[in-house]
Amino acid sequence: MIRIATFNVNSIKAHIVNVTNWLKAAKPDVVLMQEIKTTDDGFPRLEIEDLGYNIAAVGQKTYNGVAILSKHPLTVEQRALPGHPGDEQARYIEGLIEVPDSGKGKRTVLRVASIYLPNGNPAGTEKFTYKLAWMDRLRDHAASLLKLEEVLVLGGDYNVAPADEDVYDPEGWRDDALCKPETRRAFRSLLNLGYTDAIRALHTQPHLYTFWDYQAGCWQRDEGLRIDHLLLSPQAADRLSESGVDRDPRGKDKPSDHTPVWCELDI
DNA sequence: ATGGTCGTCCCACGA
Repeated sequence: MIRIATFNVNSIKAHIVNVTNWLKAAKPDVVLMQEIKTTDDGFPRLEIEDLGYNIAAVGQKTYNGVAILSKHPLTVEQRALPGHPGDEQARYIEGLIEVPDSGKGKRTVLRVASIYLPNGNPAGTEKFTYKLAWMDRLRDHAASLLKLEEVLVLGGDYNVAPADEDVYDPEGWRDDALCKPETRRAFRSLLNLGYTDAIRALHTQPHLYTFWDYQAGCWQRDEGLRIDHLLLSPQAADRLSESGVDRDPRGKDKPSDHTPVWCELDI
């Protein structure tokens, strides 16, 4: 069994204590991290390596930045989403992980990507155009990855609330870039390639939020959105045993505004 | 309540 989590940490430097406390409690084998908001020189590498993780990161000063943590050997396959040379925004990293089989010493290869999809607000500006173009590129790349027929997890902050049941106030958020029909259609077309949403595969209840704005007591009132997702290839979905949203980190002191989503695969 | 909160970095901007 291998446990994989995605977590938008909203600055790894500002929230390192919260993150390491969560790593110690949840013990994920693989973490797909977003919004590290630093380059390599500022990344608190030792604190995380001390907990037994290998680290691969694509950083950026002030904004964005993604990373993969893995307790098993990790090699980097992509440091950017293909299709836009010269794009400076650090929003994609993809790696291969060698997972030792619980049985006869056989090894399974797991491919993962950490995705920080553009927010896109305000809708109707070049920011929204960039978001939709980025989603087009992601779909193209996700389609080509499926041909490899690997155990594959595309996890991250998608900045997409797939349906009204994923939003505390669907009417109020209707025109937001996270909820616009074009955004939801692009997300569905990604799923329709053959990916499985690890939460929705096992849970039917609405309001499984992963993000709560810092403002206006949103956390206390459970006014959130489900925008962090783990998308599984068929080979990964066949191995899915459990999934969930870990609300604990969001309730601690100095939290990120997101909380981790996790799944377990029988490998 | 012509705002409410964060992180980054020093001035607003992004979320």
